[in-house]
Amino acid sequence: MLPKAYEPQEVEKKLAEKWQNAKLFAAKADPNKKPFVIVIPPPNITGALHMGHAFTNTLQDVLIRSHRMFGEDAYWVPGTDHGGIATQNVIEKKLAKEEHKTRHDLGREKFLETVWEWYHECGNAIFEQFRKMGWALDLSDIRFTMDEKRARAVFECFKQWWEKKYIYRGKRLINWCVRCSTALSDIEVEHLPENGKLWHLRYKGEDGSDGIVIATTRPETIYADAAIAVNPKDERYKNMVGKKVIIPLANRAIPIIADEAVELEFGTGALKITPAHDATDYEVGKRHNLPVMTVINDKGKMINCPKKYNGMDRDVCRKETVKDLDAAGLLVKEEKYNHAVSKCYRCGSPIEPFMSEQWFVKMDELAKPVVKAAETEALKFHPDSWKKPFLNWMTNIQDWCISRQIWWGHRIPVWYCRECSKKGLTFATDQQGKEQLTKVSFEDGAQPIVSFEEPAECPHCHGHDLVQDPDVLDTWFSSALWPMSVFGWPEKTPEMAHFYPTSVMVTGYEILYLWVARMVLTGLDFTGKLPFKDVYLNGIVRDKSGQKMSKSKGNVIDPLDMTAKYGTDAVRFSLLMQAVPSKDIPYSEDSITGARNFCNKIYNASRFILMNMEDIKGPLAMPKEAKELADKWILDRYATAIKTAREGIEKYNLALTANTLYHFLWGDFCDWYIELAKQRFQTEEKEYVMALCVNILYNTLKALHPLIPFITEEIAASLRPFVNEKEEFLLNQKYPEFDAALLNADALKQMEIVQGVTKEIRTIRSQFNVPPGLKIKAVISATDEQELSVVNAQAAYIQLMAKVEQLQIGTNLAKPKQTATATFGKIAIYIPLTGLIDFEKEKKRLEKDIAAAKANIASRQARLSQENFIKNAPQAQIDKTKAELAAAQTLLAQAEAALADLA
RNA sequence: GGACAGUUGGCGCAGCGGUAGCGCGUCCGCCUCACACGCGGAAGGUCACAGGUUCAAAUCCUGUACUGUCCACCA
Repeated sequence: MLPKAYEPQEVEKKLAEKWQNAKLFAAKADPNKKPFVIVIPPPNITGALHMGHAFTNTLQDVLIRSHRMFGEDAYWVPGTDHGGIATQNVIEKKLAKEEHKTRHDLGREKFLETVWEWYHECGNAIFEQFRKMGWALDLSDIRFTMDEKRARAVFECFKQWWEKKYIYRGKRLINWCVRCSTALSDIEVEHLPENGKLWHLRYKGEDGSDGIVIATTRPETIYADAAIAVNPKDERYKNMVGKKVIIPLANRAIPIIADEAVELEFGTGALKITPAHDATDYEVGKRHNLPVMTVINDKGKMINCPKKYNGMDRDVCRKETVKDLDAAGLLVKEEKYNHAVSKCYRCGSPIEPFMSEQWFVKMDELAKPVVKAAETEALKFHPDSWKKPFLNWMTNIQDWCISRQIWWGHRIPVWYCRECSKKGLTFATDQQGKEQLTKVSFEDGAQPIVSFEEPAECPHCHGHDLVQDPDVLDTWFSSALWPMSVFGWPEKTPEMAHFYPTSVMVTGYEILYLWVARMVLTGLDFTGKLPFKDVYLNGIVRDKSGQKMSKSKGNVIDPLDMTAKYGTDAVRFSLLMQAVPSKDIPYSEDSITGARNFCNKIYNASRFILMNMEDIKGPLAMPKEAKELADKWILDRYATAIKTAREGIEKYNLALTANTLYHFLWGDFCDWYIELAKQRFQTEEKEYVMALCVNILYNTLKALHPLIPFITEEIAASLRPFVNEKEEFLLNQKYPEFDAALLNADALKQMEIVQGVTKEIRTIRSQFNVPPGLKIKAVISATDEQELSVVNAQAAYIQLMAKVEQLQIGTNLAKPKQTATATFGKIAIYIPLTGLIDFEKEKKRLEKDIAAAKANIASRQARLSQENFIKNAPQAQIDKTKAELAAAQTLLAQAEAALADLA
């Protein structure tokens, strides 16, 4: 005998291995089939996968498995991302913790070796998780954004964009992360609210006057001030424009200028202009030809400022400056100020606007076709509410800073001749005593040679002393090429020809600009084709109270813990039940129990059917005919469920698919059909009923397989002999087709009556505490001919489901004494319960019925008496309202009679 | 400052023109020979607020409030 409860662990382990060994998920590239392709958003190799990965990948897995079962050439391309800064940070932390070393202690080469070792370790852990989750990824064919083929793609893109002059070198104010010691692109900066302070500082006049008071959040940058700006319309300062004031503590004179960028209302209306350390100020400075002075270096230390502060940390200097200003009587006011501060998206430390020469990609030309694709909806978002923000971002796009001053990543494929570029190259000796190129300046004469490998010689002087640019590319540069590079682009591979463009991109909305936008851009630029036509944006998995999960908050749920405890299918299904496009999902361990219970329900229903198959030989085909009401009804419900399940998949509404199948299997199939079928197991109809049961169950398992692959595969294996299926894996079988011929509105209506009457009787049983084992009598009096005939014909169902021993059915039957009364439609139900009835309770019940009926009658009558309703509403609506009125009137009459009888 | 989304029973959500559904929780009764990870039943909602369109509005429109997200150079 099988155990009572489903135990997923063994089953999942076995099947996960079996699927991989059978190469079930490998690329087929079948030219006769329509391809359905998803490239996985490659997880960073920064550690174990979290709930967000579990969610987005499960969605993709469902789509892939479904389309495979729809008969398409479905292929899900697996891979991981080297994750630039994020990964380098992880390794640096690890080094610090385990060996108390920095990356400089190791040197560039040794450090990179360490990261590669980590990649193999961490990568394997990730693939193991892929396998455990049952994701249909071929683990013997993994791509990595830093492997040889992907590196070729990166180079090709760089070269082409260089030749088209999209890639250029420029000196400008960029976002600098002091902690990660690298430049960042604009979208890698987060603007987070912070409880800061606003300091009002006095700049005395050069002529000894009181001068002007400015407001700033960054007093440590006063040493780099180039001017004070006021709005030209500002009457307060009109006559001060052109005069000079003295920077406090620095004792340097700067002019007061007028510029539109200054807000009249903010602070004092006077703004200090610090071109080197603020983006707005930089623009103002350019307009007024102001000098650019840098007082904070790339390490976040003060430079070029009064001696006292030189070498200080920028935040220490801030405190000291404020203290000294206060002492000098130049600190006018200090107020609390809540504002947004720019932070590094990888480490959270404050971003420093920093003057620096970097590599950029010019975006305006590249963006144009992307905008067009989104506007014409050749590129479609799900949900489409993302179209507008996407277009807004694309049309306001800034040039993309692609160089990073870190070690881990694709090295910029540019070389310099030490002779010809001499003046533009700065070298330093690292801790290993090796000379390293640390800084490249095109302004000072560095001449680039774009090449994948070290060029044999300098094209200018034929010298052989060449060095590579020290920077690496933004990690998103290689990600941007992912939908092409996974298929071997720029090579003209068969995979590229067959699988590109892909079908849908499934990912979180938080990387829509960082990643999705750039994939579309590269795809259109290099292939002229969109890399995918659909973008399905999934939500974020949050904790129970809607907070983002994070280690520091301690509210992280580890998917592997959950799968170990409840089974992978349960975890998957719990996520899918809430999978509405773009919607964040609150998640906790409680979310899983319902899904786990469902899996158990499937298991037990199957176990029950298998038990009853023991004396049946051989396969049973799906019966061609429905014999009785229950059969007609369940086939209708089944057909509808399959139709809706498919629609859910096609419309990316997997919550719809999950919920539909859940309720069909549990609510309809188990609670009603199997319960009704039980009595037929003792008759010669058994084989017929079992044929229906086993085929409906098997097909429902198929429909569920994309969502919960393990349990369905396991049970299907036991059922297979009975449904004459030879194929071993559900994935290779056909998804059930919707069959409109199975629809049966009449059966649906009849069954509704059976269920309604049954429920009324059950309620009475429950309310009067009739013991479950006690069979009762019931009198059913129906006035409507149709209803009467249904009750007459299906009396056996009602007797079975409501546990009624004697059922008396007729028209206008008198209410027996001492009964409980209920009404369904126009059907009166009397349950004689001599000795069991609690009169007070029954009175209350009836009074409640009466009140409800009265309210119903009033509202329907009101509506029917409206001339406009009769005139304008469709006939069906009028008929329906009339029927509802009649039913309510019947209920009222019956309840009132019963109440009178009670007294 | 701009844009978008949400506001439905205790909690989490679905519904998106014909007077409310689901899961969890709560309460009551059941170890009914597949399942107590179960079965049956009950309680619980003026669908944020105010206008409007319509015969009819949770559902469409406008505005308000609150919540959240994204974008944006008010120091």
